[in-house]
Amino acid sequence: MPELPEVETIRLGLADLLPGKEIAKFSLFWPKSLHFSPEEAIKLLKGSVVTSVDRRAKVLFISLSNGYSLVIHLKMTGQLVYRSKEFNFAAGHPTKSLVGSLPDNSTRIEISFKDGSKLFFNDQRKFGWMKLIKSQELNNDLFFKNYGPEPLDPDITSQILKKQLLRSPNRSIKAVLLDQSILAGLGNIYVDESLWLSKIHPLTKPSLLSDDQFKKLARSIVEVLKLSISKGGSTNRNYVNANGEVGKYIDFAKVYKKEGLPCSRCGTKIIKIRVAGRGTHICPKCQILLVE
DNA sequence: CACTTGACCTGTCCGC
DNA sequence: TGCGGACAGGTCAAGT
Repeated sequence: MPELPEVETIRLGLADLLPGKEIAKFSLFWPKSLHFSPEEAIKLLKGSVVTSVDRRAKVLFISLSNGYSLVIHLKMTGQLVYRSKEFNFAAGHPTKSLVGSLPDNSTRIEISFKDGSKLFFNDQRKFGWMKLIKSQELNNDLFFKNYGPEPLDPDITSQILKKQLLRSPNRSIKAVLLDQSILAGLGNIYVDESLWLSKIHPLTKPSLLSDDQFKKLARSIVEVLKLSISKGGSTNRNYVNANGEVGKYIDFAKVYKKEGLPCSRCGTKIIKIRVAGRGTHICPKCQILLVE
């Protein structure tokens, strides 16, 4: 799914569009996508007004005037697409969009607002979910108690990153970076990109990394995430932002999906291997595996 | 206990 | 063209 930059791009879009809007109707096309009682949800949502749109890790939450928040995880193929009343729902979308007329056959939930606009929750693979949580629980951080720090929090120094990563000193660094309880928000694309930028092999054990490498890794993660947010995220297959538009980061990726192409640093061919059960892209020359 | 693998789903791509 | 298998942005529970 969308990783941190994609979820953040969607959040930025929705934060511009939704606050102040009153929910008029809630339609559930695939009940399993709602991890909450449908009857309760309809009762709670009707007439409530959106107050803010926030993100923690890869989780979005739309806060409402009734003291509840809509909490959304897009997993692998989730989309949140907004359409104004002026937009003809059946006409399809202008160019550079992957989304046509809505709802379509991947639409699981549709939220209609009083002003005639709509928010569509699409999810081809049906792994994503939406639920209602009392906003107080989110503010207390109860809901997020098992999540690690936000990588873009300016207070996260390389010392803190080191301490977090050394909680699993013997797993592969890739598996540890993917672990949301260690650091929240990275996924397969940005772990590969960050490790290439910091010249660390994904199978390296955190216990073998030098302080210099932790520093380089900390800087690389921030650089990669910020670049991707500035490009509107990565559209690998079906990710789109809140307006249904694709992201452009994939054109700037150095290793992800670049197998067979030359490394931009040393010219060696990028290869694809398997680490932590995931397709993993590396430069076999730049990223040297440290062993004890 | 720490760590890895399968399951959840649908769609696409690639080789035979 | 058709079919089988591998694979895809994530995260759990169930295995070793």
